[in-house]
Parts: sequence; structure tokens; C-alpha cells
Amino acid sequence: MSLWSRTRNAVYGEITRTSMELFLTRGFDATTIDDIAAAAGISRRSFFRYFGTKEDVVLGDLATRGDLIRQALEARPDGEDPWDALCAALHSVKDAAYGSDEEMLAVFKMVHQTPSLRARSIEKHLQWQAMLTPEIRRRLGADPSDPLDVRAEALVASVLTCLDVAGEAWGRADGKVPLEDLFDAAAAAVHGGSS
Amino acid sequence: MSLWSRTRNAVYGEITRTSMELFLTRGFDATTIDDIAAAAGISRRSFFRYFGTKEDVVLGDLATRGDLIRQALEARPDGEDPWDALCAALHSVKDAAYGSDEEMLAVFKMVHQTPSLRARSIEKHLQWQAMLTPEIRRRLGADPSDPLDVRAEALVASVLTCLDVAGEAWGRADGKVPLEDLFDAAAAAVHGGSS
DNA sequence: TGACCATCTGGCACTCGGTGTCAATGAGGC
DNA sequence: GCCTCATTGACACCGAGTGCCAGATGGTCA
Repeated sequence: MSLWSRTRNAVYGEITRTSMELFLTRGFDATTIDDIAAAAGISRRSFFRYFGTKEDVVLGDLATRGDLIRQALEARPDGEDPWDALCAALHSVKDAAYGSDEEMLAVFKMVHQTPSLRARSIEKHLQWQAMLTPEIRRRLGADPSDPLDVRAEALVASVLTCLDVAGEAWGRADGKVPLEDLFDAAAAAVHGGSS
Repeated sequence: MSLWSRTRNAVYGEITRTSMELFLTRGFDATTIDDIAAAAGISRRSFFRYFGTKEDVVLGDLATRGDLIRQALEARPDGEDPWDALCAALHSVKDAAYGSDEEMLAVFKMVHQTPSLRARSIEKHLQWQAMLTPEIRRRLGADPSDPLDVRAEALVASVLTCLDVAGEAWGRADGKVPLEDLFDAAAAAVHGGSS
């Protein structure tokens, strides 16, 4: 690994750490890009060379996690009910990207309380949806070129919606109940006959 | 009705008409507020006195429609299955806010293709979710102060997600299939044992 | 009719997020 | 040492959105 890559990774981490600290103390909207740049010791312009938007600092690695979920889904047994397979795939991808539970909780609260972050978060879920739908279509035996077969999209989108609802409730409850339990309860309420 | 209200309504309609025409021809992102203001014969500043954001011109009346859906939901029989009641409430609120089907289709496509519009649209759905959840909680007999009971939120959010999926498919299919049919198919795929 | 108040309006300056450009700097390979 | 290329900071620019203020206009009361 060249020096360029190393310094780039270091700066990347420095921006992330500095930004999150500012976000969690001052609040997301109250923190400007200039604040971050000054605190991280870089120029305003360079910030945008590492992150496309301010929201990407918080939600940047969500795209990566979507790929993990897709892999987990494809690893599920072929005959399994698609809904159950989706739930299992989500279960198997624990959030290992956070330093501590308190930090993860604080981030969750911030995302769900900040409109722009909430919107971006849902956009990321739409990306996940696009990543997971083909596999569900295959399992359903749906014609890949039929734009009118909405079953796969509906299943994937609803499971992700359950995850979103569970995440919001988890934040409201200050993490006192495991996120997985909330997700299971949400999924069971929507899709009656499964775990 | 005073002259103030009448002129205000007139200006409101003029901005809406002019904006939509520009959006549908040039595209949403390619149309600036200055373009709209110039075409509508008002000042840039006045535009923001009628609409909080550019997206509100397209999605402004969605909040109103959410209230209609809530009323339709509350009018459903008390013993009805919550999921079916939600679906029926959505069915009963047809989109009467569009001049023609082609225009409605064009607006749908624009919303689903423009990230900022898509995000705002989802935010509006979150508002609907907040409006509809209390009634579903009541029907489920859930404790209103229990933040851990996610069943109602999950049901409402999933139904709205099905509507979103159906809307997207409807746009992809150029409106060749009734939106209601797509919604029913999506809802049936998610919530197995109902129409 | 004239005075008075509320409302609406346009114009200006400003903040903030995000982008294009360009010259300077420093690492990597020859 | 030299050439190339990625990275950087600085500057200018754009568009969305807000705060402020002076002026115009409608509504109301005397």
C-alpha cells in the first residue's frame, strides 16, 4: 500500500471522527462544513473530495452494508420462504461498524431526528432494495423483464421498512430492548405466519 | 372571502401551473427558482412566501391527502382487520388532484426519477404514517404510551411502502396497468391472506 | 374622504451546501 | 535529477433558503 493510500485513509478516518464528534455534540444541522474542515485541519474543498455530501459522513458505509446483506441473502437455502430468507439475511448482518452501543444509539437518534439524514437514510434503503430484489425475483420464479410483477419489490421494501420502524422504536426506547426483537415483532405483525 | 384571499389563491395557482409546466419540460433540477419567479411574474422572494421549498410545489398537497386517508380509515368498520382497513382507506382516496392521467403519470415519473423529490415524497409518507398510526394502535388495542409496540407502525409503514412500490411500477409501465391492481398485488405479496 | 393598521411585496444582503477551475506541492517510477 | 500524476488549497461561482426593511395596497374606522 502506497503512502498516498495510507495518508488518504488516515485523512478519511480523521474527517469521520472529527465530524461525528461535532455532530453528536452540536447537532448535525448546527455543524457546518467549515466547522468540520477547520477541526480536521483541511480545506473546505478537500472535504468534498472525501465525502460527496455532509450526510455521507454519517451514512456513507451503508452502501457497503447493503452488499453484505445481499451476500447473506444469496447464502440462504434455496427452498426457504423469501420473506424468512430476507429476515434471516438482515439478522446475520450485525452492525459492527460502531465503536460502542451508546454511539450507535446516538447516531440512530440523530438520523431519525434530522430530516435530511432521515431522507438520505431511506434513499440508502432504496439502494438496498435494488440490490436485493433480483435475488428475490429469482426465488419467486418471476420473469426478470416483467415490470408489472411487483411481488419481489414489495417483499424487499416491506422488510426494509420493518427494519426502519424497528430502528426508530429502538432509538425512542433508548436501546433498552434489543433491536432484533423489535424487528422480529414488526416483521411478524406485517407478515403474519412467520417468525 | 376578501380580495386578499382571492389574489393569494390566484397567485398560488399561477405559481403552481407555471412551475409544473417548467418542471415537465425542462426537468425539475434544471428549473431554478429564478426561472419560476420570472415566468410567474413575481419576485424570487415572494415564491418562498407561497412555497417553503421547490419540492413543495410538486408535493405540497400530499399533507392534505394524508388527512383524507386518515378520515377514510376512521370510517372503516371497527371490527375490520387493520391491514384490510388500511388498504381500503387508500383505495377510497383516488388521486383527484391531477388534471389528466398523462399529467399524473408524468409527475409520478418525475418524482421517482429525481432524488430530492423522491426523498421529500418519502418524508410525506412518514407524515402519513404518523397520522394513521394512532388509529391502528387503537384498533390493535395497543397501549398508546408503549414505545415498544411496533405492530401499528409496521403495518402502516408497510402498506405505504406497498403504495410506493406500486407507484414506481406504475410509472415504469407507463400507466398501462391500473395503479390499484399493482397496489393490490404488492399488498397481497406482503400480507398473504387478504385481498 | 382621510387617517390608520394589517398585509403583501420586492429588493438586498447573507448563510450554507456543493461544483469547476487552476496553480502549487509532493510522491513514485525512470 | 526529471517527468508524471494524484492531492491540495484557494478562489470564484451557483442555487436554495432566510432575515430584514422600505414601500405599496387593501381593509377599517372616524
